[in-house]
Amino acid sequence: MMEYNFRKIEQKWQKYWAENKIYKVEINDKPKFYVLDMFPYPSGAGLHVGHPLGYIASDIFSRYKRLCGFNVLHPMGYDAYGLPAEQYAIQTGQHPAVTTETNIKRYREQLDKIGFSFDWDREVRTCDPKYYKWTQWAFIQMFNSYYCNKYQQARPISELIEAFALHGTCGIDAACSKPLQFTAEEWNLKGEIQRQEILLNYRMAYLADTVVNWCAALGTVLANDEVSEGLSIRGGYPVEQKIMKQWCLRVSAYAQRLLNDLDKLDWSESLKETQRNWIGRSEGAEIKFHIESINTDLTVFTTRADTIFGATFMALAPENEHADKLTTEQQKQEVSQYIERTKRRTERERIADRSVTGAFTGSYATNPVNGEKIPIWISDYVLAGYGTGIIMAVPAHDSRDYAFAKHFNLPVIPLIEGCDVSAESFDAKEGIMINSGFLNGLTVTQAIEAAKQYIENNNLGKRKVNCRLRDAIFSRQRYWGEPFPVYYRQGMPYTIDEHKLPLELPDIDIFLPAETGEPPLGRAKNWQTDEGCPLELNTMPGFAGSSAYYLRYMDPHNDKELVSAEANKYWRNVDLYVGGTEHATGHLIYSRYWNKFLFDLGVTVEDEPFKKLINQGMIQGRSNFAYRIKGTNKFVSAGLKNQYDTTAIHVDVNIVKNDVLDIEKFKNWMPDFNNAQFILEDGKYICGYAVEKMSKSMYNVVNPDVIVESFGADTLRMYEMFLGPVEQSKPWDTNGIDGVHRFLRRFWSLFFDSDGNFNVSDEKASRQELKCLHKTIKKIQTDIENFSFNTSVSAFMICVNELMPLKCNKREILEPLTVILSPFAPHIAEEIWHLLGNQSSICNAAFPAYSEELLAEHTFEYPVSFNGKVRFKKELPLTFNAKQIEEATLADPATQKWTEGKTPRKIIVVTGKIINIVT
RNA sequence: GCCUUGGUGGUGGAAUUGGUAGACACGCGGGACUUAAAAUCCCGUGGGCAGUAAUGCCUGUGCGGGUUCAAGUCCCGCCCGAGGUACCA
Repeated sequence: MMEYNFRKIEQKWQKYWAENKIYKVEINDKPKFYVLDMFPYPSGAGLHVGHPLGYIASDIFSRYKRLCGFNVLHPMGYDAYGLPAEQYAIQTGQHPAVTTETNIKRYREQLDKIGFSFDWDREVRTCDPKYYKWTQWAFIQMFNSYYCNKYQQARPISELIEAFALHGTCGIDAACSKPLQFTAEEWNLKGEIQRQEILLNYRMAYLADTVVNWCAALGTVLANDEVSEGLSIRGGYPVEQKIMKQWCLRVSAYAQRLLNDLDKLDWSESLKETQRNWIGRSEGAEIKFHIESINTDLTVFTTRADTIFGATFMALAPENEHADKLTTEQQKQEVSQYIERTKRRTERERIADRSVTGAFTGSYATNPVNGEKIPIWISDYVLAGYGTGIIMAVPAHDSRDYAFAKHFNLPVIPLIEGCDVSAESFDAKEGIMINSGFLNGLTVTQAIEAAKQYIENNNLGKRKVNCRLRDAIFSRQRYWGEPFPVYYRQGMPYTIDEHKLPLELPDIDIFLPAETGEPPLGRAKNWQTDEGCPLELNTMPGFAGSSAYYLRYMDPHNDKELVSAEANKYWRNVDLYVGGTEHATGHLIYSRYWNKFLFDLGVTVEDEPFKKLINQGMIQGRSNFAYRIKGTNKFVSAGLKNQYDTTAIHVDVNIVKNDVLDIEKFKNWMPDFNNAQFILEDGKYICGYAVEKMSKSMYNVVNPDVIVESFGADTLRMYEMFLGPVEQSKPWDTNGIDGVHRFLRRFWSLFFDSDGNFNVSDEKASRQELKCLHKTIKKIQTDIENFSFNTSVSAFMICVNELMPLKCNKREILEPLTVILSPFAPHIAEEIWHLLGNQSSICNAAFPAYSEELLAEHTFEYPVSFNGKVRFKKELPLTFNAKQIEEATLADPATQKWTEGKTPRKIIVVTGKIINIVT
């Protein structure tokens, strides 16, 4: 019997694929299909067995689509800029470019062993100047654009300049940082610097003083999605709020479109919901409250305009610019102390300690609907960055206002009939209004509308939609990132000439910030334009390079354009995107924004980048434990550990099989255990286990290379799919892998006779064999399309289990079977495909069609007995539904016999058994 | 708190979307081959009861109700887990 020599087979075909560029794609007249994986950041640790999960799934899908006649674009590249390489550089002095290169090489080796169908000629690296030229180019386009709210579109800033010269801000409805008003005369009188300053207020990419998340440990600012609960996502260092001059992208201008277009995407509901929450649209109103003492209006934002009669105080964020002038002489000390105190607190402390604090300014505001005077307070529960940074507080119907009012003894006025506010606020938006003047008697929903109407009619404010989504902070005080194509003249930023791109990242040898406190680029020599203007010292953040990489794959070698119109028109956008859910509020928002911006410019033909998205689950580690009896070097098997006082010790999972410890290997594993003793059960040492994160320190890392070495890439691929649904997170457990490996060996053996000769006959297949094949084709096809790969693998196993006893070696059956297996196990399929006498690669084969007729066909014998349940003499069809049976049985008068005089209305039959007869 | 998901044997997981619950695989038990082991192959395997037996019966998808000839699946009310998110006014 010829052995299934997977090592030889896999090496052979991987070489063949690479040498003949089998997976190279070009534009042709076939329909296109674009399958994309989120490209990896090549970390120093290499790939563990969890990383390729998504790549395997997308590879199966790509190969399948190719068999179905699509021209499939399936590229891969590297997200090569990033913090870890730079941190490593700071510690070792090793240039990040060097470590990145090494890591990429290692990644590539590991990936190549798994047999992917990537077109490596299209590889991109974000740190490659030929690539980041287009990241910089896009930035320049953003700098030179503004967002027109009227057309809901980005437009050239030159339009705005023209308009200013003709009409000033009159008639302009543009997204901006701060509303401005000036006339054409005023504009025309302004100097260059003033004009540039004004334009920054409108540019899509702009420089501004903003409150940023400053991470001192990393020495850089972070975007909102890079921070969680006051700590940096990378490293978990504390983050504080600070005002700094930073480059920002006006992502918020696109909030509404980003929200609306979610509806047309084929993404999971939970992911769309996460994005909706992140965008955080809320409809409400801005209402002006007059402050007599300083003769100004303060504007608050509220979604509950209906509760305005219950506003018993007003509160400002401590950072609010009006805080100072509102504070009376007597209150000055208290207020400034309070503001100082909140300033010192980090974001994290604020989250940890939510006790009610605040200070009274001494001033009063006038409630515009009833003329009441209400005190103005300052409190850190009001956020500077949301709404106007000022709220009208309605303690009766907002729990935070309620807590504040109770603490400082401020009045609580209930506004909804029958609600009890003695112990807590009534936050629900239901009930009938009371104590509310003209709103009395209305329901809350009606009152919200009526109040907004009233406010607008009386010029007390206006309707307003607010979003939580803020502009993206785009500067990083780091070295290992894209340089900004920006220089400064008289302190104002200008972009360099597009034709001079890329602006290459200069070499430096120390990667710490410069002594002057400037970012690392401050150390670069001659970091200036030819005219001697200083260049920007910040670099771009990680998401810059990953925001449009899917476009670059369409036309990766084009040095004239990001992507040619021809390539873009053909490939359009990504049909299937596979990646982790951790990018929900980062990359997946920025990419959508970036794409929409390029769409507005006419660079892309589709306004959404990723049509369908699959989030693959994480593969966790499955750790094993040995139990050492305290104070000894004696280990007790898991089943007996309760009889002793033990400590659990992580054991390397690679020396454990089916939770049975290999004692010899264990003794050699670490010097400490050389003379360890063991208390066994049934002659074995059984380990305990737990599901944890896959990490070196838990000794539960399984390396794909090791699996490929001992079982082969095809087994690895199929086993990863067999483990469970792709979307689901699950622990890796090497134990079950034998089953899949056994399947491949059985499949292999179908093609060989007992003497080990390749033996496939051209005989006609039997009906049974054909049924088995067609059933499998149908199942595999629907499963792949539903991304249900675990059940696909089962279907193959069932098929082989059925064919084995029949000793089926017929080409008519086995050849199509090989084709449908090829997306899953491409190496073995390719080998057999060639053994069958085919010349070109199996990926050029066609996915076989199944015959619905063959599967639907069924023959009946009438029941032999009936007493509640009926059995049929003969085997019934493989699949049919109740409806088919109902029709079939009723069509024959013989069926009426068994119901003793009554005519059956409905006969329900399930896979050969009558379940019920309704008369 | 809110949003999104899940809850099925010893384990990973199936179930044509309302139709024999537990496919397939692991593990376990038994057997064949072998001097032996590995590999391979065959049989059994949710729980319980009855029977020499083929087999039959009861019970069973987190808990409690409901709709239906029929519920893991639909409806109402709970419990638990996972993920996201939050002084967002």
